[in-house]
Amino acid sequence: MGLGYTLVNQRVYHMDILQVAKRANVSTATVSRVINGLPGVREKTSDRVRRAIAELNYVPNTNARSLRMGRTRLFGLIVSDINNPFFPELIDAFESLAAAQGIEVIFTHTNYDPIRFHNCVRRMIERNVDAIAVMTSEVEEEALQQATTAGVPIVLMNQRELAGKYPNVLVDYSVGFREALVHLLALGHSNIGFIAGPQTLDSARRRKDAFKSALKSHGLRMRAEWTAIGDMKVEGGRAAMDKLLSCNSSPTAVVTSNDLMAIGALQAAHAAHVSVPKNLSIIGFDDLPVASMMHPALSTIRLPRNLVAAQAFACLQQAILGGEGAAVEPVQPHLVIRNSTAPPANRKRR
Amino acid sequence: MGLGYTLVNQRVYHMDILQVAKRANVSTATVSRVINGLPGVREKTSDRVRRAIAELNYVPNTNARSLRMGRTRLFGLIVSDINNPFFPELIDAFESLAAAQGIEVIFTHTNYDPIRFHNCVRRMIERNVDAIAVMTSEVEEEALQQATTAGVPIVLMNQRELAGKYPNVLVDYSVGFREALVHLLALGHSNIGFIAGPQTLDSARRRKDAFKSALKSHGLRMRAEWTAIGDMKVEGGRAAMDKLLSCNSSPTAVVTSNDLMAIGALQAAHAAHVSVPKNLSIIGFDDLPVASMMHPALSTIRLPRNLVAAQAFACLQQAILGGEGAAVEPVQPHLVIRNSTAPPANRKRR
DNA sequence: CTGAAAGCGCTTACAG
DNA sequence: CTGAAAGCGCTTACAG
Repeated sequence: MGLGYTLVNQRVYHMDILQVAKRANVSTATVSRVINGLPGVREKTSDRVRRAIAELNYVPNTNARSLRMGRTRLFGLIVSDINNPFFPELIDAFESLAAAQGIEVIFTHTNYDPIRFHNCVRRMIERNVDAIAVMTSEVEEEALQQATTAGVPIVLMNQRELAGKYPNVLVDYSVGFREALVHLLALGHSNIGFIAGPQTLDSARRRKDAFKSALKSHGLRMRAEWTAIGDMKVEGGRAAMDKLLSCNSSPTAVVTSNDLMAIGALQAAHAAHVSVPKNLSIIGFDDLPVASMMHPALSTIRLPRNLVAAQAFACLQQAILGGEGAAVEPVQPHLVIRNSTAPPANRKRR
Repeated sequence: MGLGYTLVNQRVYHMDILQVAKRANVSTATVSRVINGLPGVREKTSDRVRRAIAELNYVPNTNARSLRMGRTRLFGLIVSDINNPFFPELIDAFESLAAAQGIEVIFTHTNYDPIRFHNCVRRMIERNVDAIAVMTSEVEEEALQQATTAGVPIVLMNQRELAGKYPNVLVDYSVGFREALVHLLALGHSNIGFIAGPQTLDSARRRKDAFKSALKSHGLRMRAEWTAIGDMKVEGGRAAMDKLLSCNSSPTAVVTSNDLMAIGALQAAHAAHVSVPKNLSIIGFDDLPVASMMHPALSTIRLPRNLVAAQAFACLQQAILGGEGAAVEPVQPHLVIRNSTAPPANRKRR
């Protein structure tokens, strides 16, 4: 026996709600009611419909439904870079929340490219998503405006400058960096360095400010020779740490703006035969999955990405129901202590 | 001035192809032709239409188009676990290829759960995806059958047993493991261990077989005391390495079935004060992004996930056009040499 | 409790 | 080169 169809793209058999209706001897309206669990269908009738659906292996056509209802149950999720290990956990959490509500997620990434960002937003509008979560580090306001014009609710991540205009899952850095400082002080460190990110980036600036405030509240201050700037990647962390190590009285502990730079710092220490944590303590930020795989396992300030996802999702849900986007609680990172921090060695102290 | 709308969910203004047609003084058919770049529209007319589109900020409704055309330009992508660092690069590559063709990707993950797998497939069928890439380690044949019944082309990853029934991006492990062995032999190793994955997993079994064949082709054989089995995660790699280290004549080099276990092996070596690569060489498999972050940077057999994605995507494209799924070239991993391999130390050799 | 019919916003033969 | 009209597969007032 052959396959029964040789013509390409030819629909041999077409299953739709009408076929089901015929088989169950009812109208399409009734089939629709049964599918959607609407009340007011006699038990016996709905049984018959369900049987017909099962026998015919019928699956509703979501396009038709969406067209009719004006809602797609589709959310857009835009991230900057899926290869950045910051994002998978966020995507995971968001997708799981959506799936639990029967909502599908269209996923795109901008690769930090403003043009791609515009495209992403436009593609999502064309697909009639019900809402968009923009979980990128940078944002194009014009593109957001497009979504708003099209009536698509949006939520942003940590875009302080736009907090007035768009709902926004903000991160409150103060507690996390304070915890990191307290931990180091308790261990006996007083020479504490900081590896910052590019100060053109709002989030990098805010992390540095948070650490500065923490120092200040303990009567300490940031010292230029113990501060370095990196590119938020491994390589930049390594270079920054090299700089701090070459200082004539180098710090005994270093806090970094993210884990990738902490990993770079770790590599620089290894290369310079500075033992971590014996001769140098390091604290990262983010708590990427890699953090616990490093040797030594990295102490770090955990930014709870599942919470970010949950806030974003809840915010969008409410925007769809209630019109205006809801206010959202800022997310608070906390210190996770592992093995990259220890009391300072008894050596060259000032 | 107020916002102009206070009623929730009330469409103040509805933009569709008819509005554009009116504004440009043409029929909807002509607007459609212009949008889709169809020939046979006078320059002057299409200019007018384009202007109207721009002025009205019109965006076509993809649901309506899909319903009419019977194609959604939507692909499904199912992976097992986005938190597994194996996947981001694969997802990235797949999504980029799709975006270049104006195809959107709906993304779901099964979390290794057969029930969720069924759900994922069903959700994609309901969304009328044009094709599905099933990039999971395990697969439910019944669910695949559903897709086939619904006329949705599918491609699988490395499911050798189903290679006859479904198009399949296979991995040919032989070359990679042979390269790893040759590298270690050239360094002077002869006591070479292997950390395998659970032998219930087809891919784990095949990796072990590939290494065994490599040994055999060099007149060597696998020795039980130098072979351990782990769970494909960091923890399992650590336990397996502990076992190998406690052997009375432990191997001077170890090849593992994946990078996560190699990282575990590295941790075990650190804990036992065995220096890598000085006293122990380690080679992983996969080349995850973490591999190069480790200290020492991990030598590993790279499985090119961008190629897997490309093959899968091409296969689906062809299935949509040409009916039957196309044959696909197996993907070949290759050795990447970093710093976790070195000549064996001059000590207890047999 | 059930059905006939309109309409969601497109595309595409068909006619001119 | 352009338009009138049918139809994709649903849902939902409306009527009975």
